Amino acid sequence: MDCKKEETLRRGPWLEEEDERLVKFITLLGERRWDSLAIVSGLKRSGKSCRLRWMNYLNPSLKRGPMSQEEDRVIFQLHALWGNKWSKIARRLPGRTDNEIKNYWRTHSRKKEEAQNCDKVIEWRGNTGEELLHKYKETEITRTRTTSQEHGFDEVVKEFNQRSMESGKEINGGICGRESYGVMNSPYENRISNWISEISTDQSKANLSEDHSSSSSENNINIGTCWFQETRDFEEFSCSLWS
DNA sequence: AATGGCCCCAACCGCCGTTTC
DNA sequence: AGAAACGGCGGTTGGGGCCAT
Repeated sequence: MDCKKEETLRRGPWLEEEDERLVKFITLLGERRWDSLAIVSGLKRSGKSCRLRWMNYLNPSLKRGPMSQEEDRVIFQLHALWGNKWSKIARRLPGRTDNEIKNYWRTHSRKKEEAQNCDKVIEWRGNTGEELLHKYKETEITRTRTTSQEHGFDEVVKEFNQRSMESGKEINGGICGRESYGVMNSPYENRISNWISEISTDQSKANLSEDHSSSSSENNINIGTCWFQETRDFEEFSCSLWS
């Protein structure tokens, strides 16, 4: 049974049409009950996969483009504070996902580590064994102090917000507009954005034309008709899902 | 132009806590 | 109360793209 189900599930990179379909159904049904949403949408993907695709890529509130210096600093400081708590760190960086931060940290920590090691080699060259041991201990003590005590989270946030204010970036209620970072949208992102706005417009039209005496027939909803033809009693089905 | 190595990141996996029935 | 479903999280992997040779 499960094997048969798994056989039919698609894996690997998402196609543009899959993205489009997913965005449409999330706009209609909301970000919940991912397994059901995956079935209703007709996507041959697991609910988990749908959720991940939305959370890490399609969600319009996501920021694109390279990490800013402020973000970089916050990531490293919070990581020193909390360790690999990527989702926790991500909550402090609006528009960034845990996956993105995790990948970023992995890449850049290696580079920073290498750079630091290089510095140490240069600095320690010419010392005796005793001196090296002493220096190492000193370094470790300083590192522990600066990361865990002096850079508590409140300080980090305060500094981050202050710098953001200075640079004219608005961080209000945890949402930063991508335009505030001067990041241009890719054509694909624009398309996703267009899908969402198209659906929203269509949905409000549909709501207006809908008879409130619950005689809502399929014809009253003219959203993405090509998809609904596949699940003819979609509305009834979706209502039963969320009720 | 071909190729090998490296980097980056999207996607998957497995585990675990929470919610629902 | 307990089983099943769901959702979240951190770790890992695979493939595409870039660059040096």
